[in-house]
Amino acid sequence: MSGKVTDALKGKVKRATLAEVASAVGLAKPTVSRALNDYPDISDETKRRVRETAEAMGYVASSRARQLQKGATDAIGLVISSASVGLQAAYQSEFTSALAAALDGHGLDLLLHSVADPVTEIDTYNRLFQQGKVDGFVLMRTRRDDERIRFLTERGVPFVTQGRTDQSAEHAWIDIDSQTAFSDAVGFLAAKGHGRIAMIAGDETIYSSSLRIAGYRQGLEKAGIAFDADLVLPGDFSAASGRLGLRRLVDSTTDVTAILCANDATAMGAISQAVELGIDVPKQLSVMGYDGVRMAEMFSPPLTTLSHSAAECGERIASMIVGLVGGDAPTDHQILLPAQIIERRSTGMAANV
Amino acid sequence: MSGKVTDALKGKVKRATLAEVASAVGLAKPTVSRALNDYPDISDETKRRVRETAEAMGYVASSRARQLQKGATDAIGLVISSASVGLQAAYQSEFTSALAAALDGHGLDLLLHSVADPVTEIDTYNRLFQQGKVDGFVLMRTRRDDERIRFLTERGVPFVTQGRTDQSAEHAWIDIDSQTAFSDAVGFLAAKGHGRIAMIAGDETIYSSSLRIAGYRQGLEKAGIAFDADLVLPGDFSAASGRLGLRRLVDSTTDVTAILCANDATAMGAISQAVELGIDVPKQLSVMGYDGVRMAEMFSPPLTTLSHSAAECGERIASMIVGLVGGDAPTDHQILLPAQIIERRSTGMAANV
DNA sequence: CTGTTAGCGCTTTCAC
DNA sequence: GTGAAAGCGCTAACAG
Repeated sequence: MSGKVTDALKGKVKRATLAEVASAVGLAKPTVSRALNDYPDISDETKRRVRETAEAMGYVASSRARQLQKGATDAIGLVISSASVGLQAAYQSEFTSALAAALDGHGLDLLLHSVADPVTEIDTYNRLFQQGKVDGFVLMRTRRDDERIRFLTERGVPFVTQGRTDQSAEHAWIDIDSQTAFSDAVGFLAAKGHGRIAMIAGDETIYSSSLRIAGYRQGLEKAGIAFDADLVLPGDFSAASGRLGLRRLVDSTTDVTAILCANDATAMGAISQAVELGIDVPKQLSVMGYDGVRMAEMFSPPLTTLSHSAAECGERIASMIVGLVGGDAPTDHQILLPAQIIERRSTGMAANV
Repeated sequence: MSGKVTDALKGKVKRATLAEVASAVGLAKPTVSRALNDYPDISDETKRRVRETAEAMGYVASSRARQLQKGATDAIGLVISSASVGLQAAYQSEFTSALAAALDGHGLDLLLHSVADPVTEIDTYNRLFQQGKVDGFVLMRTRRDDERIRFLTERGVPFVTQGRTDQSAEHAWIDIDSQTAFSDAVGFLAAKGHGRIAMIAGDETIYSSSLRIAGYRQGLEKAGIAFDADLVLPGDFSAASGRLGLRRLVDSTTDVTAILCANDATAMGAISQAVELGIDVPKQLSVMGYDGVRMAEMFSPPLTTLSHSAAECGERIASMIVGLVGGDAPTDHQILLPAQIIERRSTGMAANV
């Protein structure tokens, strides 16, 4: 366990400190500090000299010390639930990368935490913030009535949610207009002659799931198709739930010709199950997803989906959180982004039943 | 942009400090500190009292201050290249989550950084460490001759790589024995009567890609099958490269009946392309992947693959990095883990050609 | 323009 | 067992 310690490695690497640079240039610490931070009240000549020696000494300011002094961390926390890994993994991973990149652009770090037990989740948020490890949070997978939001709001902790909640009026959020998207999707399918359109829903506890269903109903209404509760199957954003949903649909001998899925993973699951049962997609059955993950394009058949940009979402969130940490009112940061239909080959004209 | 500032929110949340707790209990700061950290030289009675009031006051030690004092951050950095997002996204995301969870178990945070331009990559590692934001790193996707490794080693920065390199002898690493795995895979396919087995390789710059090819060759030799360079197609771990590879194979009218892919994404791409070309998998063509990503199970047909556990890998890395930061010699931490064949339905007996 | 003095919140000496 | 003093490396506030 302990191992022989190579002396060269054990000793922490010697990092130059402000004081050392200061004495090297023959100036006082604060002067050097201000020169390095480009304060206007330092002569250009001094700045140049200071920068040169600092550079030469390989000096990099300790963010630990700076943080302590400034009271900020320049890090944002993202807490993911390890329970959800692999389910909506594709989207989550695209989003996380985009977010990390975007935050980086604003000089912020992303602190990633994984929590196994949902019960300790709030605790994690609390600890992370109290310890001063992060200046704020980004929340994913918001629930209709989300405890985390109440908790953070009460304490005045800056945060942005990706997804609305019942308390949306009072916090900063960004969301995709999935309701409109699903309504449009139904219209899109109806225009292809589909009259019996099923939906495999997402995890009930996530608010967005209900919005997607609402959009589905709205789309049916617009298209003049009667809503049939039997055509809405439960799901949880996983591919497995897509497979299961499809089987149920087949078993129940409904004359469904198209299925709208809560996300791409579910759609891929549904398609793979359909194919295994000898159902041709899209000839006999059209399937549509949501999210527009990269993988969807490579699926067979390539998935028709409602796409929105994880990159843009990350970018926006980064700006929002910067604003919030800077003191903006949460209500100044609420954005609804559209999704757009990407037609590929998992959907087609309705088969004549 | 600026927004009206709600006063209640602008002011940073008041956090209790050590000094406050101390004066509340009527003891000195150091005493309270030691009590909270369970030092043996503090009376149980005092500890109890201190803990009670600290709890009551909602006191949580500022890790910023503690870090400054102790010289450590308790955070590990993971730098991902935004260029690779979506390619090997599935595995990367599973691994990242697993790592975050495992580090958490050791009281470490994961600092995720995304770098767009590979040129600035080294710079990012340097800055992160110099600034004192992380105590060490985990590196993914190691290259045969990896500049990052030379850089970090020279400076004595603790790090663990996921994957070997040419310099493996001198650094801490964990890796999957992909060579043996691919050799086994060839044996597995040969046993099913396949005599013409192709391979769609991974990104050449990644060391592991060459090991996978070496395993493939080794397997052929064991099975008594002649190696044919035309059957090794270039790829880059993406589904797209799987599609492309398959098309090339079909065009070149080789009589291939089985394809081994560098990873699951490539395999899924190859299968989807095959299906589109009217090739039945597995009846006419067997396809096998590597990694054992969750999604593979839900694919159609479910993917036969070489599986290894991202969770175990994360867990091991976490222990390793803890050891390294504690002063262990890097060479004490080198682990090779096996992969195992998971037979599903993308492979079958060779068709009679 | 630059230097001096303080202090962020904690932990580690070292006395008592 | 507990307290007093010092300092981690930086920046803000005030002098000069």
